[in-house]
Amino acid sequence: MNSIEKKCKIKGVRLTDQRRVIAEIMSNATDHPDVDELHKRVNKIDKKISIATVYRTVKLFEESGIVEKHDFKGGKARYEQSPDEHHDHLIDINSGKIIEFVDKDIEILQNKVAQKLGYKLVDHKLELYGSKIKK
Amino acid sequence: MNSIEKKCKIKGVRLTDQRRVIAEIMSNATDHPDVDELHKRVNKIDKKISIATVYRTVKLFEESGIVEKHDFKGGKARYEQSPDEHHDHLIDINSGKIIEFVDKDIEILQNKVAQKLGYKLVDHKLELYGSKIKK
DNA sequence: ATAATTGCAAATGCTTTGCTTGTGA
DNA sequence: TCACAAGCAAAGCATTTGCAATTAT
Repeated sequence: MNSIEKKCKIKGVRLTDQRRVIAEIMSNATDHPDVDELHKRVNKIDKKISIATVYRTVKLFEESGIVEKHDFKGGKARYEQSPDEHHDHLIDINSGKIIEFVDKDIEILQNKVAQKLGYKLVDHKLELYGSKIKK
Repeated sequence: MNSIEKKCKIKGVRLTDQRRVIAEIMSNATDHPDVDELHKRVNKIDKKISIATVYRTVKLFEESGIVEKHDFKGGKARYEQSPDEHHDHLIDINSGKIIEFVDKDIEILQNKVAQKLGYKLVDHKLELYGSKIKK
């Protein structure tokens, strides 16, 4: 059983054949696919799963905290399994490649800024856009 | 003449009656209105300006670097006049209120992160979502 | 059994665009 | 003058939803 399926069990999310396939694909993904891409991958296992179901499932997983949705530049939402440890993203503006990174110092500063403004930080989005430095 | 009109002159962006009205509204806005909201405000001055023109103008201004587009949570793009000094945003998750802030230390760290990953930082997006701390 | 889920197609909401008429420099 | 802009309605895209049929527990 894949990791997302396990989380579904824990969270009490009902599993269906379709959801199991989507969970499998997303558990194994090492990138940040959009719904179209997920649908394509899912269809390699089961041709009958509709894109509406992928949309519904991905939303369900997100609302259950099982996957994370990202709205990077480009219009379509992209998904990844919720990581154990939070990370942010650097997007290569030339290739579109996404690199994950963690920076505790930035996180600390974000909290400080929020606090200074009289707010409790609930969530944040940090995206860096860059171009590769050639050596 | 309002500040956006001035920038248009400098950048060689042709001015029309409609663009002048939109420039006026955006120059005076202290918030981050979406296209619908801009259209409403614009229509108070000139009822005949279509929403298509607002979309086209806002896009033109953005491409000219005169205004900035933000894709905060909520689906619709929101705009503000490009500030002299860059700032990021904290969004009150309860009221939707947007607070602007500047944090040079975070900016420095962002550059460092990018550099460490072999990238030159070209752009970034930092949004904090928080709830007000009651005293 | 029966409440939830699926597939399909139609509907949605934001944004863009083709086309004809109008207009700024 | 004449390339460019505006208005309108239609088209586009990503995403959501109503409904009838199917399925999980």
